[in-house]
Amino acid sequence: MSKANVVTYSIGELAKEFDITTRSIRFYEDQGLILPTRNGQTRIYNQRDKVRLKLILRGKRLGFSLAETGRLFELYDADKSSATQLNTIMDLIAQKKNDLNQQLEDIQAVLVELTGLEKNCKDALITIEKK
Amino acid sequence: MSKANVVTYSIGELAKEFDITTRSIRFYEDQGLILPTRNGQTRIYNQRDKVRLKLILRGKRLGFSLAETGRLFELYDADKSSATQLNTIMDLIAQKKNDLNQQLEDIQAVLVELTGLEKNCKDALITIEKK
DNA sequence: ACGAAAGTTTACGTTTACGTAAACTTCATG
DNA sequence: CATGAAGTTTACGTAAACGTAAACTTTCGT
Repeated sequence: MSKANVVTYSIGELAKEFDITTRSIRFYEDQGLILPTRNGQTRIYNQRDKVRLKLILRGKRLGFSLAETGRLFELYDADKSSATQLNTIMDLIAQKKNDLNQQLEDIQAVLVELTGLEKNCKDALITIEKK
Repeated sequence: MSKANVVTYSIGELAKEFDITTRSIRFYEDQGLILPTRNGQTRIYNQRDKVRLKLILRGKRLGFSLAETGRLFELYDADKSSATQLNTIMDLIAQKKNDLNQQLEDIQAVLVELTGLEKNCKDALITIEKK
């Protein structure tokens, strides 16, 4: 009785929870990012599918394309028995980490600028109100 | 003679420097993000235009749409004489900062995961090589 | 049992951010 | 002065990520 009482979700539940449309969820499946099982026609999502959805949405917030996110999934699922495979994977990871560090810098730069502009506005507001 | 010797660029120069096509640069102008002056037909870009281009590309790396980047430009250029205007701007800035902080978190999370996966691979590689 | 709600497939429409091509004009230069 | 490089406009094409709609089937609450 180890697999008893497995948590599952309907497409509607997930759509509501993540505030996306069912259309999107089916589309992600179409692109091979999620692989729900079926109960007849109806899609059934498990915990893993839900986590993947979460990751997909996080990827989107970071500007990843679905294909990119898919490639990340492949990295996780990849066969870790071949040394050359492992090296390829590690190269890809290093590349991704580079990109992300660049993004970190970019974001921090924009944050600094926005904070500057914010202060700028604050000062202007104070000056106006003094009159 | 204060404006003598102003630095300018041709569309080709900028394209080469930023490694984008001239098509893209013209498109950004079409969307109102850059406003080069003209020498007859020919576009002439100054320092400000170049900075904007840089900002556009940074925005793209962050997943900003051109429209979004355009709105940020407007914030910078906006009239800072009206108090209500200033408050509106500051709200927008606060919103953007929120988004960016969310992105920061997202990136850091992914970086942590990738680093974990990386270690994972490293270990697997060592295990393989031991044999 | 039956109507509303939720799910399914199929397919065409839409937006964003350019690519690509055609058909000129302008300018430097061998 | 012709020719090739760089620039210009206009316009149609394209990929990604869904939206929207039609036309059905399945499921659930009363």
